[in-house]
Amino acid sequence: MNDRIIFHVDVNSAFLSWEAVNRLSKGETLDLRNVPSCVGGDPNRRTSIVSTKSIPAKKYGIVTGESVAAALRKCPDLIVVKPDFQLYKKMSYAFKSILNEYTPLMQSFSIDEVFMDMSGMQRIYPDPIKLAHEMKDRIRDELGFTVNVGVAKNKLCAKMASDFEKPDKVHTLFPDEIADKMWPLPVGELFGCGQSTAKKLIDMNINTIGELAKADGRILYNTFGEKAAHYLYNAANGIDDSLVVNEEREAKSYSVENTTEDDVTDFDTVNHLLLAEADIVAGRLRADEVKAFTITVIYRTSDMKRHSHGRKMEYSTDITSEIYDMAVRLMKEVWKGEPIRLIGLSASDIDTDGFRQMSLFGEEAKEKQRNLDKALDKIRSKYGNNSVMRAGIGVFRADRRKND
DNA sequence: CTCGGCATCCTAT
DNA sequence: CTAACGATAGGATGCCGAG
Repeated sequence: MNDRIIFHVDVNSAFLSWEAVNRLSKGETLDLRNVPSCVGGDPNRRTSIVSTKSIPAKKYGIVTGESVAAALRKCPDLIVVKPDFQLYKKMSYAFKSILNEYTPLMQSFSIDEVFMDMSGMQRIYPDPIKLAHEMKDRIRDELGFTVNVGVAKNKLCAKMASDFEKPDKVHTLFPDEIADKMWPLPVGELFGCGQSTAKKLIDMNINTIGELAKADGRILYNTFGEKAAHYLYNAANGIDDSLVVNEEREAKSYSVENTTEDDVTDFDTVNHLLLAEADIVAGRLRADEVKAFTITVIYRTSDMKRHSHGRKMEYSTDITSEIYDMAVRLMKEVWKGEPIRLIGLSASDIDTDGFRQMSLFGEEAKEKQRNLDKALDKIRSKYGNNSVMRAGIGVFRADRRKND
């Protein structure tokens, strides 16, 4: 356990790098990485945000997560490209395939991040650091984008190390380097220490990871509770026993949210959105051959507060109309018509057995299809064919920059 | 007292 | 004019009521 060697590989500015590579391969001469640019939502939508930015864009003070409109104010020449998840999936697969040649024990942590367990490979690869360089150079030369590699004895330290100086770098974070390389960092840089925890720690005059590593355990316990206190203390000391696991876990929930361009106050619009969302969620349940017992509606009022209301049903379902009906009922129970800017729908309490059981009843499948068709017809007749398409384009962050 | 259900909070990409 | 800004998911926690 103590002799493990773990790599964490992280694509530098993933979405933007991938867009740049794709455009160059199509004969474009402009490399998006060399000009102010970003991947973001539709600039005409007030709600779209910057997902990934180029280094020149960063020099204008553009930060990940800010609105595209604000970014354009800072830099009117900013090139904003829409996310293309099909492309990202291909790029992700390509770089993970290369890494997979070096070890079978790999864990996809996200679309652009991978943990690799390189323990016990000294015979094949005597020098892990040299190997890390080789992998990163291969990806750069064969695929055209750069990655950072963190090399350490556990996942946490490997992850922290890959976040050090970028791009195109290999960093180590071995036990004897923790004090020098990790302890001087602000607490908020520690993986698992988000905004809320960081604020509380700073209020306690714990400002760096090193100070957290030496903090009084009882005080941490009182503020954060057992689990979090334990995690924070261990993490700050570079202790992490979690394993690199390559099985894909089954999803525990399926959810969709839509932020609306304008605040919504009427049930018609809400119902329309809920129906589209129910169809998406139900479709994903069916695609995975599972059903859900619990349906929850989520809405965000114009003061940015999130509210939720859910209920566990007697039976699990994957039928659009059933999910829709429950969602409408739930919404009616809590929403009094205050202006809302987001409406979401979540299916949880997943029943992996329900689908199999269903095949025992011959009628069930037909009934399901009928209900589904009914629901689809309902939208199409009322709002036109396009209304069944996904509303809005989701943009999630490929990179996390807490500190810029 | 414990457990299930529910709402909210926190963190991550 | 105090904050501003998305989508999706997992885990923790606190409360409440039932057994």
